Amino acid sequence: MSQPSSPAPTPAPAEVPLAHRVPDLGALQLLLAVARLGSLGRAARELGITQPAASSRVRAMERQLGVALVDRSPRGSRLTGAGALVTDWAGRIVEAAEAFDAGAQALRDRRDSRLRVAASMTIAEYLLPGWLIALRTQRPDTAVSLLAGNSAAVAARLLAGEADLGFVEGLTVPAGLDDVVIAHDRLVVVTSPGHPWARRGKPLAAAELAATPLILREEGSGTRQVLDTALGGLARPLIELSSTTAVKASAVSGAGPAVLSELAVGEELAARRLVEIPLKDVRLRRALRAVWPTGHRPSGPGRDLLGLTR
Amino acid sequence: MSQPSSPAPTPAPAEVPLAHRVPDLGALQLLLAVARLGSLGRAARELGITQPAASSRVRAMERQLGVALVDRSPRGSRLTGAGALVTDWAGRIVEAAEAFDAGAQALRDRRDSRLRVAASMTIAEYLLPGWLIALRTQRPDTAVSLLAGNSAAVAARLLAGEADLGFVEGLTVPAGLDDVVIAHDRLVVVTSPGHPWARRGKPLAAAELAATPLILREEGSGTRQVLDTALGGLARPLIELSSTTAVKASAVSGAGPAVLSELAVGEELAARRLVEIPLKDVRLRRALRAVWPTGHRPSGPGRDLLGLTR
DNA sequence: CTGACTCATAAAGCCAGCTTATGTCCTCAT
DNA sequence: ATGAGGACATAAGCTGGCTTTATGAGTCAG
Repeated sequence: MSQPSSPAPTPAPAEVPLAHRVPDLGALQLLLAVARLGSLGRAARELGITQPAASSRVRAMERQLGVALVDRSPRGSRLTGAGALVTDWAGRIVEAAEAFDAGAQALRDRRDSRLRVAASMTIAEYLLPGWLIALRTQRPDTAVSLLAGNSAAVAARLLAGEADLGFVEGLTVPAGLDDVVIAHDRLVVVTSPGHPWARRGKPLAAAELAATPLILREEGSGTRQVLDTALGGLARPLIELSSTTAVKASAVSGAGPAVLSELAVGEELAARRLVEIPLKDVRLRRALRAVWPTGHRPSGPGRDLLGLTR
Repeated sequence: MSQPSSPAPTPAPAEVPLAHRVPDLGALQLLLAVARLGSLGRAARELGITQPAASSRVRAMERQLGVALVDRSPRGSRLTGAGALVTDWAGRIVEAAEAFDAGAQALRDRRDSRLRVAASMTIAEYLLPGWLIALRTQRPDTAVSLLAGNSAAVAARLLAGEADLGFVEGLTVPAGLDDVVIAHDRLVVVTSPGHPWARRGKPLAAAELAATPLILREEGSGTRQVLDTALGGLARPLIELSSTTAVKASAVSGAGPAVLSELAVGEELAARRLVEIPLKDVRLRRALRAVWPTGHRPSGPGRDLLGLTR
């Protein structure tokens, strides 16, 4: 609050860290299990903890959120109205955590992997984790290893026989590889709604974009290369950050215009936390491709994974 | 492990719970801060912990994931390649947690709220949290309270002066309210890829859908009403569950066909964890509307929120 | 009225993460 | 060259949260 010396009506927003206002993963999963099974005890058993632990954990969660989540009865437990809502929001967190886990598991360098994938950043960030989860439901035994790098690195791995299937996002396909286009991606210029660009009526010219310092991923990233090519020169960095999420956070906080894949900013655009700035004379579109050594179309688990990408 | 007596090659997938394989929110936020600030110490300061705590936490995370995440140097710390990937996956979790927090904060019944919103489930679940985050960046002082219910409940609150702005998803607008359409929503029939329906070539007839037991939200939900109306009778429940997420989980695990909002299943369809079954002679489309008492178009914070919805 | 199910409570133990207090290494400026 | 400052690592001690075990109490069916 901005009043000088009065007891703050809202007790200081970000004073308490997010991690203390949001229940931990275990608690959220427990809530989901209760919603699905209709009983604290059954949910506890599914998660491998005891019933009192589940009971106290749900109670702690209700205290933390200040909302009753489940209606307990001697015949079981059902979600309250607010509980159903909270459970669905919780589901989004758990889904993101499952994607994280699937990705992290593949990152661990496992020599016994049945399927070795090499992928560029955009694909590894936004598409691959979901595929890995799907693949696991189809073929639970398939251990997948993931290596992320630019197009050249992906091609080198494939040609050296160190990867079975690759995904690239470049404008061209490296020599010696067969490919199939699986999706398209577009880079977008975004600012916070407060930025001057957000209110200008006219589309932005490439020259103007090239002349303005931007929030960007570090040199060498795929995004950066596409941008440099399209602008016919090097984009000027205002800040260089080492992850897409960090770039987004800076843009949302109003630090300046950023250039990102549209896959990265869907939510933010929908909620108007970021605004897309239309461009006049550039198209920052690129194909996302699956690739493999010429003539060696993947079989086995690689074929299955390819099938998930269309 | 289902093999009788042989050492499991993969050390039992879900043996260790998800919560122990994914770092907690605090650790993930710390990683994001390191990515943004370029130093463990600065990141620690931002989160209000000491430098050794940050150091040990990142180290613990690297041990847990089995991957090096940051390159430490006497001049600061930068993410490794794998670290950038992990950081972005972490960002998705943190975003979901922020949405959860924004929603949960609004659910807490606060009488001093400057803006009282009443919304139907689909909107409260998928759209509102993002808007609340955006609203908070625009107007940090605005305390919002949320009440979720069906169209009739929303209308009642508005007409009783107990809510300032409503959102409904019905086919009709309750009497006494002005409205504006903010989006559209479509119910889709989905199954796991293994289900027989996933392989049939032809679209499904409404009669066939009506004759098949389905995984559904409980009676009284908006989804359920739309479905019953479209089928010209009551849909048969195979299982009734009290949250959308629980319905999704059941469908993914192959328990049967489910009917859900397309907003709920975007990720699952993209990764082919669920397959949409086309319908022949029904359209399960409905408008999402903002509503307010006739003649009393919201002003102040309500107007701002309305602006976020287009 | 007994057995099977639910959830709640109480007491005791363990583990994770924090802080404080150092130490080491590098870099830059004087 | 040398000292200051920043950045990360290590060690020791404390605290708090979550668990388990062991109960109690309410509801329903046979």
